[in-house]
Amino acid sequence: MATISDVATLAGVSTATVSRALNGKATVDPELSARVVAAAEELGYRPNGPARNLRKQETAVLALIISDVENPFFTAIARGVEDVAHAAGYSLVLCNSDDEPDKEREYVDVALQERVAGVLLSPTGNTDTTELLDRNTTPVVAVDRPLPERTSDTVLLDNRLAAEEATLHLARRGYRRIGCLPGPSGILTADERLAGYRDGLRSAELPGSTTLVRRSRFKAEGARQSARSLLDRPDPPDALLVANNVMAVGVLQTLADLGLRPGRDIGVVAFDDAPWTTLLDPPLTVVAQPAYDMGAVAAQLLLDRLTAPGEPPTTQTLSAKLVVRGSTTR
Amino acid sequence: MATISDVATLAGVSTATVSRALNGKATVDPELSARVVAAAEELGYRPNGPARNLRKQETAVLALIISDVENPFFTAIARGVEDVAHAAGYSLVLCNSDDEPDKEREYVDVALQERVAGVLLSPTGNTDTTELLDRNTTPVVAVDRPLPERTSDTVLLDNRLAAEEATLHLARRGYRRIGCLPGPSGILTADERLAGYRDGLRSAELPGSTTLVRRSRFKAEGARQSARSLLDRPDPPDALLVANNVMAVGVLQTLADLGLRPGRDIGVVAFDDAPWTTLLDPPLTVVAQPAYDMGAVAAQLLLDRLTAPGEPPTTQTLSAKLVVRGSTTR
DNA sequence: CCCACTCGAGCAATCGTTTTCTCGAACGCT
DNA sequence: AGCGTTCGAGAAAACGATTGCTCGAGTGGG
Repeated sequence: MATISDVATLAGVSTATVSRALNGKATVDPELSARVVAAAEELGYRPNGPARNLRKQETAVLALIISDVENPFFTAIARGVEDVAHAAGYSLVLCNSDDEPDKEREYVDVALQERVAGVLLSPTGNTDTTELLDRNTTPVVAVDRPLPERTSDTVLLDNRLAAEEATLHLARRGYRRIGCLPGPSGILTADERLAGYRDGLRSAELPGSTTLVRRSRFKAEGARQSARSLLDRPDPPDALLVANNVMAVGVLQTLADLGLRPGRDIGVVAFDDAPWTTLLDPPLTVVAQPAYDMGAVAAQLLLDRLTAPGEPPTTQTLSAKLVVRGSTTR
Repeated sequence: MATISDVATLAGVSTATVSRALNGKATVDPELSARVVAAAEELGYRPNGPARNLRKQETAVLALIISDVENPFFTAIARGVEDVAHAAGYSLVLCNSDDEPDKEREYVDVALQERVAGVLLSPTGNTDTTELLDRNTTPVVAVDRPLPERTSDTVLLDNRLAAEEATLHLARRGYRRIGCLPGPSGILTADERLAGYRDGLRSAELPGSTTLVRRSRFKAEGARQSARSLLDRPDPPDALLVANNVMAVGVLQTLADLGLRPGRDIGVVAFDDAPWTTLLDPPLTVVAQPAYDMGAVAAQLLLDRLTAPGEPPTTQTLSAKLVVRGSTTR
């Protein structure tokens, strides 16, 4: 592959002039500049990124580390991040941690090594990762979940309030034994949703008990098992609050298996407004998270930090919106 | 951030020794090696990726450029690619082209500049892109769609056969006026699905006509309009073959709006076995593409090419599976 | 006892850019 | 005409790693 000196030779100038001409930097004689451009074109010259990055000590790349590429919530975040990053001239590297702390750590490590300009992270809570980030000056923005020590910019959703609203909504619709599948313990979003659920029960003056709560990973399979175990009880719940759309698939499959119709037989609210939720009969009542906006805001926060380091970290908390549909109507 | 010479100074050795010790290369005195490791640990040293890449003239990064991160089909491909790449010690960069030729070209450009080890691409058909790739020696694997000139390794699906089978299935179930929403013209997968649809009509001895075909982008909105325009005809179709799961959402919404029940009122087959397709009532008959496998195979092909360049390019064609469910049962 | 060989570690070159510094020429002003 | 200033382009020094080459010390054999 052609290098800058090949171009320089062909154009009959020095490499410095090539660099300046191609980057439109200082004033270069138009004629020379034209020769350089022609030579670069002829050779199909692409600047060597690593060399440039090494010299400039900076890259125009952001890394986004999310826990599940197959979850529409996270891909929507990714899209929000990408649109903002792209508009600012940054490329986006998307990494999939699968919610595995080791994989997360590994990807953070790669990102730091490659000297990306900044990292957007939806943390698993791995302390190794935070330690790694603490030792470095690369700017980080936490999305959806905070870093254990709140030292970075953070974009969150008010999960607790959202869960409370959803629970209250179920109570107002007359459901009395409301169950909850909040996701794995230790993950803040899950814990907050559980807390909000309890708030909701309290506000509705319903008895709070732990027997109607089942924790599992944020996966369909875990949700299937949880739902099954709740519904097999002698006193099964008459409504379910489900913590994300992937789990919702598992829950709804289980309900279908058991012949339970959402709404009439059992109230269902799930987090995330996936496109297919309106296709169900009855359509699914959801807590719509502004995922795209979360990504866009996070990216903007990161870009701001790149241009103005040293500012104190901020936390932005966005709100979810309850979208009432048929699955909470008897 | 600490450099290799900081480590060398602290350990009291040369940078060469540090490099060798940390990379486990030549035989290094165990005691020195221990000192180096300790020094590196103490300083939190991470090798500078750009510098290393520049010197080694290679990176352990693959780029995957897909046209829609929000389409489960592509994210499943991404997961397949990632699993294989990760196991081989490569990181994966995911880029989203949105099916926009310019964005695709731009991302290919970035990938080439950053000197990634290889590129996996689901091409939009942009000739600029192919020209760019032709001028370079970076290995490329095309996934889902071929590059215009079949010079690269390629992983495809037998779209034509799959579409024919789906069409035949509809015909056997007694649907007589089968419509088709194959996606945009110019994209090979779309064109092949259309061809397969026509094959199917022919095999079923049904009249082929262009009046029951509507082309649109691979988006829900386009599909909504197409479906509406077909169904508003005086002689509407009694079945629809839809080219992907995103479009299927649009079609199913339109059917619901019009009060048409899949299966009974109108047969529906869609490409892609998204998780939610079983939740519908009736559940959706789909053409299940082995997306994960396509990704895994593509990644393997790319890795093979990296280790053994010069082999003639191969094309692997995988098969889809028709999964019959309620939406094609009257 | 000396020579040759091995082994391990450092020196220095190298990768391909960007950017500072230097220098020569040209121009304008007094 | 001479001097100072400006302007543009080249020479060369980084950036931080890897690696071929060199060299010194130690060892074993003749």
